[in-house]
Amino acid sequence: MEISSKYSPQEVEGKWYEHWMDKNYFHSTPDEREPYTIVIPPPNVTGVLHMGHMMNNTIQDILIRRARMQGKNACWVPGTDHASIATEAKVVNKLAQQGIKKTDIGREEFLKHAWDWTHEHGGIILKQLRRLGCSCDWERTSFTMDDIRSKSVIRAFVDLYNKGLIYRGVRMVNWDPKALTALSDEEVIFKDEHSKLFYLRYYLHEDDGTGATGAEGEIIHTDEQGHRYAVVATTRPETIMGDTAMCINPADPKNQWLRGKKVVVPLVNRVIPVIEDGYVDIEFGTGCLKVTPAHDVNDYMLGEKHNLQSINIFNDDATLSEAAGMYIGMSREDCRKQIIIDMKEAGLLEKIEDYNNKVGYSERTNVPIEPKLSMQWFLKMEHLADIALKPVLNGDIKFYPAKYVNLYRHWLENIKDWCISRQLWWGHQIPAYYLPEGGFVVAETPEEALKLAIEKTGNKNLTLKDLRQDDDALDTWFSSWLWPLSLFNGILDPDNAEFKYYYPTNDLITAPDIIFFWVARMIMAGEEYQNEVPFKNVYFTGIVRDKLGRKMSKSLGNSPDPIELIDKFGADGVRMGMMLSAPAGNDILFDEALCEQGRNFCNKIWNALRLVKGWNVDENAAQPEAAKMAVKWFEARFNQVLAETNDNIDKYRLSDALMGIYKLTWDDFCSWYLEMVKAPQGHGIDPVTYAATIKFFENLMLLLHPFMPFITEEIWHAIAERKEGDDIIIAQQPKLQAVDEAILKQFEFTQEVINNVRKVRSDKNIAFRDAIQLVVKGTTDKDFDCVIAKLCNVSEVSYVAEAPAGAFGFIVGSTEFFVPLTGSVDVEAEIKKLEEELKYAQGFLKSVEAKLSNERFVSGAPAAVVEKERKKKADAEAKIAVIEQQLAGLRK
RNA sequence: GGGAGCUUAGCUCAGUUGGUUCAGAGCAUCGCCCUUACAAGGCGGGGGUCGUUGGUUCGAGUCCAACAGUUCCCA
Repeated sequence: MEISSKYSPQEVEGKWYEHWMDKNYFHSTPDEREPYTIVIPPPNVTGVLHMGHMMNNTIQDILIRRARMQGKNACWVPGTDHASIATEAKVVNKLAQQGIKKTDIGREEFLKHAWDWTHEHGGIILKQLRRLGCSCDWERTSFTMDDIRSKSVIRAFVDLYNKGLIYRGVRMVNWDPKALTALSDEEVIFKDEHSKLFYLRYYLHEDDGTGATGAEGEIIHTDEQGHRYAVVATTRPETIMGDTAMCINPADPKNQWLRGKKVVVPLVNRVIPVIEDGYVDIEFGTGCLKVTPAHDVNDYMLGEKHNLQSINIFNDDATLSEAAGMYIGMSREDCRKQIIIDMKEAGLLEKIEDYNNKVGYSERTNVPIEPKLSMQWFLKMEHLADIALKPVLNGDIKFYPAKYVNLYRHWLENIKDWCISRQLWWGHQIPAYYLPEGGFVVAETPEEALKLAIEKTGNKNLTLKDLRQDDDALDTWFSSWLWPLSLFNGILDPDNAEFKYYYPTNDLITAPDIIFFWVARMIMAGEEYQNEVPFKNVYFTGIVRDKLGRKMSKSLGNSPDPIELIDKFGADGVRMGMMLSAPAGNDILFDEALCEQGRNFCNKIWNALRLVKGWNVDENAAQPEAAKMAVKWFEARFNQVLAETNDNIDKYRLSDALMGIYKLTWDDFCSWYLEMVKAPQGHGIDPVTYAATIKFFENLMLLLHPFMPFITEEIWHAIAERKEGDDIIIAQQPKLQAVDEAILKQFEFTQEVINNVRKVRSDKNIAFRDAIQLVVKGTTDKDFDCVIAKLCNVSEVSYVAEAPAGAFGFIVGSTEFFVPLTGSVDVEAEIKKLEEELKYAQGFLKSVEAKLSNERFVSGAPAAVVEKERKKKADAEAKIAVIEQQLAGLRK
């Protein structure tokens, strides 16, 4: 059968994925084997596959497939999360296109639309992962809002409330005026912004002219009419309607004269007191701070401390509210422009300066956050941070790379309470029920809530209709943090057999940007509910960037479509492309060229298959000496790389592991081994060599399978007859054998000889088909002479006592080799070449001698090191002697 | 403003406890080659005083300090 010289993944990948599914190889049930468990970081239900997912899931699949091939019971649980803000925003937009507002149709109707959306778009990513070859246990696919997960979330909420860890309170929160919901601190992204610093005049109220101290540095502003005023610098002049005080630092000499005074808010004409607090930065602006407790976190704290009024001047969508009294209905941005115009006209604007500051934006909607006072639910973090820190610091959980431990610790040691309520409908509705006469109860179901309500109020006439459930939903991460527990139903039924078997999971693979959102909180939940870590190792992937180092984003359009990549290079090619430049934690500068390298590698393997498949086995042929040596050597080499590979993977150095396998396959197997064992043209191969070659090929495929699952399965079946069910996906990894170090050393020497002969051929333009002779001076190890003869087309390797005349020479170690070539040897050039070698060797010797003649080195360094230097010296001296002798011969 | 990391060949990166093999790999590049598995290939070659300066040490890419550049996290 004619096999194409190009490997075509399209014809192979779908076929094997279907086969694996038919055989149910991905499914796991508890048994007596050691479990190996990964839970997928659930992708957003609204999302489509992007390069970050490709990276992340390739790594998970590598680890899962390897575990399966180590005889472990491998279980990779897939699923998605409901992404409340993102999904709700999409559904709201969709409805808006039909002219429908969510408040018009009500919660119940809205949720129907949201579920429709989810059913329609929810599975896309998971389907795409199949193209990548991911061996997830699809029967276990879960969703953060399915029945078990939802009940788990509610139970955890009630439990934490009853433990006193959840409370409700008015606090300054990060308000997203587009999504109309509070956000946690982690969902706010600070961006540098070129803005302005506005200097506003706050005139003294009923100025009696007193207060001036005459102290050094005092600054008193007076206008043309002689009226005194203070100057406040602010980036947000539109908030002045909410000003309820002005604050100075009691130690600020500039503003001593303002102590105890009252000032008038410009334009607004509200009279506000001047308060004093050490919080104010004397150096910033004028040292006078306008205090707007309802719209700034720090001002809020000042307001609390000094008992100031809070005036909320914004509506929920950040337009000016009735309470502002002016500019009502205007947006924040328009208001700022208008207020500056009005101030200028009123002569209340002192000056404007350029200013760079950082402004918080919503991670989800990308609009500026508005600090807002509102009633929210919070989870107390002190206790949870405490229990989550320990396992990471004491090594029960290991981070790869370890540098993230510092980041993790810093966050947990400076943690703030977690705002867990969101003013959204899509998500888990908070199980708090308000009573008609005030107060509330928290319970898992309305019925239980009623029971509690009756107990609490003593009013036996209460009915379900009297209770009003809290409108808000929980933060999506409040369900994600339970993921490793809730996937195995460990919250509702902690004694169930599956949970006991699979939990704790082994490895978590995730991006570092959700270390706080998710990783830390899962550890909290694991410790709180099981008193045990949720996973043992956390592998932080890099963030996938384009080759210029920019983050991949829709707006830049710099992200390739993963499915198109797979179409172009094959899933195996793309997987290799992802892995090659992806050491843990380093950002990945993605370049299609890497996938191309992966594709080329597939092609190389494919052609090795074509070669081996093309061989005829001659049952009567004896094994040639060269083939015998080749088999011995490759056996040793394979085991050497196998040991390195195991070590690399154990340390999560997956790209190093893959590179090792790549070189073993391409260089050692294809370029060296196969060339050594090839039968001469027209001859069959002997059965011993053939069997060994098939075995080696199989071993290579076993080693490579976790990284490149499709082509390895294809080769596995192409290279030998297989019984039903003899598939590489469930085959076991080769067992490590002792490594024959001696033969590896011998072969390294041989390779150097061969390279030198090839260089002579290349330099002198001798075609390979023209046989040459190789002369060795003295005696040396002859085991691999047959190999040298074969690979260099040497007709005869001969041994002599004296260097032949008219030959090109080279030295390996301290053995001299010559290629005799009649009539064409340029003696001068040979001398020059040797002189350069001599110079280098002498310089080297000198540096070694310098070390050895240093008393402090000889006495201070370990004996082994000194011994090494002595050996270096002896080797160099031997080499110099050989070169000098050759030179003398040439100069005769 | 506070903290952490990074800087090694044209590019992307290894370099574990300082000591031949420590100056490496892959890709790219250059020369020769359609040698019947593979031109998505074969064979061969070139390329870095390890960011700068100082220090510790018999010995520094590796440890320390300062500086420069760069990235990230937090406020």
